[in-house]
Amino acid sequence: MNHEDHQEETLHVGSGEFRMTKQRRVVYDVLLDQRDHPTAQEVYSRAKRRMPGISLATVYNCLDTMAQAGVVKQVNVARDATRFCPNLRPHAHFLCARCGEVLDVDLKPTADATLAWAMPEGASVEHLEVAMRGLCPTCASQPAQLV
Amino acid sequence: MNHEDHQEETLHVGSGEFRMTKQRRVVYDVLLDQRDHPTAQEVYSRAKRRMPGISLATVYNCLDTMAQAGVVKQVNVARDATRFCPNLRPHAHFLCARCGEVLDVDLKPTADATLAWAMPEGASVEHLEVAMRGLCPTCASQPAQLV
DNA sequence: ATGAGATCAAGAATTATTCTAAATAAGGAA
DNA sequence: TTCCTTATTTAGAATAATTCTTGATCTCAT
Ligand SMILES: [Mn+2]
Ligand SMILES: [Mn+2]
Ligand SMILES: [Zn+2]
Ligand SMILES: [Zn+2]
Repeated sequence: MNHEDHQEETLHVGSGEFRMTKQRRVVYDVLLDQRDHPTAQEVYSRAKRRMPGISLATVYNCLDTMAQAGVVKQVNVARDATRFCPNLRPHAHFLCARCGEVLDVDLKPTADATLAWAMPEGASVEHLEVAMRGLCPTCASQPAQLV
Repeated sequence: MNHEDHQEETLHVGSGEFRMTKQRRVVYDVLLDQRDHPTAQEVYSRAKRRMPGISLATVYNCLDTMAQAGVVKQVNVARDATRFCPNLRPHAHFLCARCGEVLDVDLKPTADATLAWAMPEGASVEHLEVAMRGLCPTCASQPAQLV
């Protein structure tokens, strides 16, 4: 008794498959628990609280593995460091110029995001990434910049 | 006679203004002459052919100045180096996964690119950047990967 | 011509990310 | 179990894009 359970589940998700190791579990939970689109560095900070020995390289590896497998999404907003997101619905990202928050913006139920664009005839779109910048509802309702 | 004309025009465009110096002229012409969304490094290579003494730092400075002034646009596609584009119309960018070409995709005349998205109530969008990945018309019509 | 401020140039510094190589852990077969 | 093969983790070096620093040079208006 008291033998540790070293059984790891193998997940088959999206395109790839991967083993859900302890480190990957921690990294994934970090993303699930606070959905604010952290960078790899930020994920590393949070992961260390749960697993002090985890390394930054491993965090990068885990994020990359899960991105490959389609379990998390990489989010590129402007030139900043890549952010990560466990929201698998088709969605865009909104960066608030004032408070820095990154919000998910869902695709409307029946909408087609490419419809507004004059796609070249014969092109096939595999992937679409939309980044918006502006003022989030909270900041937009604020009086003015007191700074 | 034979006195060089050192008069520089001051351009007022978009948000800012700036002097059109020799270096900035060269950098801008590079963008106008080949509209393939080159990176800063690529702009530097091309600029050196016209002005051998120009420095990479200056190319970065020029691109930044003109981007600030709104004369050129910075284009972020995936994690690659920033690309630059003198097309001021509202447009998206399409990266061909096969040949690497970056194409402009115009916004349809009356279309609103945010329409497909369920924007949070009260948010104001100042800026929107759309990056698409897929196969360009040429590559899409190709038989199959012979590699 | 002169002085203030803008611009340029060279190289150092920064930062995110990837790579390398060695140690460790996991899963399967015997 | 024990042994073997392979996947994963780790620390640190390497890379690459970009920014910063500093001094030289240029421009424009006196
Ligand atoms: Mn998201
Ligand atoms: Mn363009
Ligand atoms: Zn905000
Ligand atoms: Zn192509």
